[in-house]
Amino acid sequence: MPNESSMDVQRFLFVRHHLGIHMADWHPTSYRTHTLAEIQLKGADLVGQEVTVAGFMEANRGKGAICFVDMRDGTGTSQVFLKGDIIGEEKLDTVQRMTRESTLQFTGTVAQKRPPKLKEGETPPPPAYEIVASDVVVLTRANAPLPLGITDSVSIGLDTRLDNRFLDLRRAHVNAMFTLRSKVLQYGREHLITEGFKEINTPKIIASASEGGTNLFPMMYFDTPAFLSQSPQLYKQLTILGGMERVFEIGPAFRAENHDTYRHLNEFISFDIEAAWMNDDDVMGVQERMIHHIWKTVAENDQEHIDTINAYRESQGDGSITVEIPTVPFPRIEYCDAIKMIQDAGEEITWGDDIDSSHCDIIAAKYPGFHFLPRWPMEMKPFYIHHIPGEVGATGEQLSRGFDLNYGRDEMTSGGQREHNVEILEENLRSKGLNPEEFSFYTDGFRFGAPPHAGWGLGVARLLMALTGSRNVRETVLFPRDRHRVTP
RNA sequence: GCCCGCUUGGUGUAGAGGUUAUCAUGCAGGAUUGUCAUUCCUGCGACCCGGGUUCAAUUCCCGGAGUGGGCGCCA
Repeated sequence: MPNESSMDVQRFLFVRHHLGIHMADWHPTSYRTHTLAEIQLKGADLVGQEVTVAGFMEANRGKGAICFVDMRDGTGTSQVFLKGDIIGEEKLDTVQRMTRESTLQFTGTVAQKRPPKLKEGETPPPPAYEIVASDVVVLTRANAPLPLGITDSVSIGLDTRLDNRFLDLRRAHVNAMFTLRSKVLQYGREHLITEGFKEINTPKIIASASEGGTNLFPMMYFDTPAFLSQSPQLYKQLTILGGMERVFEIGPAFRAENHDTYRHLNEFISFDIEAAWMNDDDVMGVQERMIHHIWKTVAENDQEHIDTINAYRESQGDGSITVEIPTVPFPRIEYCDAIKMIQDAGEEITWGDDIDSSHCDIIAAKYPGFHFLPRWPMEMKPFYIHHIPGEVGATGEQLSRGFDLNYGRDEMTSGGQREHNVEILEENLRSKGLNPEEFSFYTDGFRFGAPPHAGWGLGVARLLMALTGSRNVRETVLFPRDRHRVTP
């Protein structure tokens, strides 16, 4: 049963949500004079004024002489009140028979809603506004039944949701998720630009396997065999060799890996940077400052979206999430220390082994938030990663200037200082079993003066998971591409 | 790719070798109501596919497909 306090919370969230609307200019359009959010936000000034609104019909109540319609558009919700002697019996009947999620356009006058009947001791909610309809236009009628209910209390399987993402997106908490995704990208861009980075775009159709190690999707480029890009890595380095100084790219990467987990997709958006005259420590600094800025700005500006997600989480019995702004600098646990920590926990691991998920749990127990894992063995890192001769680990093996960023058990980032000496680069290629001649488009760029440089690639969806507490990466991607799904 | 689980109305679920297959949500119709998670009444709607065991399979067995979780691989 609902309790009154939860209704107060709803009311509060509703008003909070609309405060955020100040940020955008919602100019009138051919289909509406006002957004539904404006009806609530500016309701006091609009009382008595005629307005036209448009939206999805979330619900209608009342089969008699009056009818209440809950309308929703991209900005918020408002109630429309219909009375037979105002709008006419025919139109009243049309609306009363209308299916959920049909799109309707209402014209009417704004009025203050009658306050709900209060039980003893309850505080009245802030005033809310509605539209007393004088006319209605049915824009489109929705089929019934819906493949999934927008406001239904039953939970819905992820597969059903993704098959019908266009409807799933209409649910408030899903919409909030992708609003936050947009904000995260915006704040990330903002921060990098303040540090002098320029946004670039690199090709996603490439001629040769770029990094090795991962499987690429083959394709035909007219008559030439080609691949979908697994990473912008080599191209963003070429822009640094070209004197671009500091660059970033937010773009897709494709991996033909048969993985099937909560955190992998075969197409994902990678947030990449590359910067001249920096080493691995320098770009770790860029990253932690950027993430700090994102978290801080979300906490300051976007709490209403977090609240929307929490309202849903609570309805599902999940705990609420909070945006905890991470302190800078993030902890750094060098590979050698991580191995020791895992061994001390009683796990079988030797120097040179990869740190797998169960091992990450051990580290995450001590470092639950963001933490860097620098100084991996050179053998485990790609050919383009820089190493300093003589910088060796516990068993005397060469260390690299490559690092990871983890959030809890999950890897967010892979990065490092790059090798800028072409002779070493070609030697690295050969030692990885790759043919330097196939990489001449890349290595040639290093023959005419090359700045030392470093960079990283960050999985945007995984960052969203960390922010929103999602337990599946598919929650944070509009139309995820995994091993079993290519549509919609 | 490996291991484990699951598959029942549109959606999410309960359940049993044999009776009319449970509940919620939804949908349709009706009554009531300036409602606000409205309420009430009536009705509608389902056992993943193929094979096997059995008098009888939606239930048990085998296979397939789909799906969820864990792992590997990676970001």
